[in-house]
Amino acid sequence: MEEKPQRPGPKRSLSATRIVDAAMELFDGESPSIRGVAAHLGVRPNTLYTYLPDRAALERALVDRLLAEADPDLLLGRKGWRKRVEDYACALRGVLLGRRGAAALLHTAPMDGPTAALVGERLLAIFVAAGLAPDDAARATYVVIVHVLGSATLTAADLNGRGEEAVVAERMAIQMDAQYFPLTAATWPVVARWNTEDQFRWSLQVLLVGCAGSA
Amino acid sequence: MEEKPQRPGPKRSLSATRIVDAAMELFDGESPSIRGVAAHLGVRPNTLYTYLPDRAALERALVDRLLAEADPDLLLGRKGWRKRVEDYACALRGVLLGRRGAAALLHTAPMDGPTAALVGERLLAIFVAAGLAPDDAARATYVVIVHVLGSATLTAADLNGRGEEAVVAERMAIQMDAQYFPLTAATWPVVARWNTEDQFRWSLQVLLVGCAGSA
DNA sequence: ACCTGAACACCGTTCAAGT
DNA sequence: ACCTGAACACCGTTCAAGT
Repeated sequence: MEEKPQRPGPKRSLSATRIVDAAMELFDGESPSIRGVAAHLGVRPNTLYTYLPDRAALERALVDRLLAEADPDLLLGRKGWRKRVEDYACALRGVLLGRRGAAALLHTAPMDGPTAALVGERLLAIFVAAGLAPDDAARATYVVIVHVLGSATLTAADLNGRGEEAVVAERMAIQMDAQYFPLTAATWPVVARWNTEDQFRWSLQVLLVGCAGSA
Repeated sequence: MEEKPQRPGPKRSLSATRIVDAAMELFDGESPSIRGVAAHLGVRPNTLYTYLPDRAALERALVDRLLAEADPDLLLGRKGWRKRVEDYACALRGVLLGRRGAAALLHTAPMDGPTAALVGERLLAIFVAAGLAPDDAARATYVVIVHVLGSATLTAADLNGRGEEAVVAERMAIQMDAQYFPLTAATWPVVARWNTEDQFRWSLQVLLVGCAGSA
């Protein structure tokens, strides 16, 4: 587990990048703690303050890593524009659900990193190419971002580390009172699947159609 | 600040309700802590465990209170269906932005309380009355919920206790590099207003149109 | 320049004890 | 039945000190 140090130097050679690397492996439901990351690196907690001003800085770096890991290049290429948005959105959803606590992190701090800017610009370009006026493209971009992050966070809270089908099964077992909640009871097979990937894709289609209709 | 005790009895007469009451006044950026609520009630932290199993239970109770405070009756009445959805959505947004840390809380635990069920049922009824098939109404309901919670949480993180216009002004001062991010730079007056109520209303309209189009 | 020891002011939670 | 004291295992962060 220990890398061979490249140069003799001090015991370990730390850096902000290596700290964020370590933190990326420590999602377990909470976002990685300063003390947890330090322990993982075999170092005292306060050591990290040589490289990071505070915990918020660590979290902002993690947000950017997560956005990048979903591969913003999926927004490029010559597939249809809806398909490209859907591909990146699903990839990001996958990344956020794959690391417990990651989704909540995206809602914690403003996304002002370089990858966020890149993703925003590419979504804008897609909507402009699709025929939206630039200002409407900007608004549409926000709608997509909100939906992806919002649904990923709700879904992550619901999954809580379990598999999608386990959660659906659990929800299907719930009996809604058909007297007080007739429609909820009647549509329960759909409601029980709210936090699934097919609902996610359905929502995205609706969003994109709605946005395109504003052209 | 101290209420006169109604009956002599013990020093204070606590209850889950009174604990949640107290917690509702303690939103300050984090969701209220067990220790903070106990201090506010003039009691030791572990006292609360007589009434609540754990912190998660406190948070679930708070979620339900917040949903109720936005007044689900706004979803009833004889206004147009889009208007009713928009009214409740804006009211909920207001409640969540009015208490710092409230928005993030809604994303923390699954919303399984009575008010959540009531809001869900009424949204379903609205979409069915608007002509959607029940299953599509269920999916549309989820789209609306995700959007309201998602945008409120992003906005709350951005506001961080400040006023809407202060944030817009701050963002307007940012200079995006027009070479790398031409569309972002060109639409900055809109992007800077992403977390405002007018963007919120625009998004909702797009959503509802998209959902209605799926009828 | 880089890391640590010790401390401070916090958390949620448990358990045995008091009244 | 209701509340507390004391403790446990955690947090983020600061600051003076060591190498």
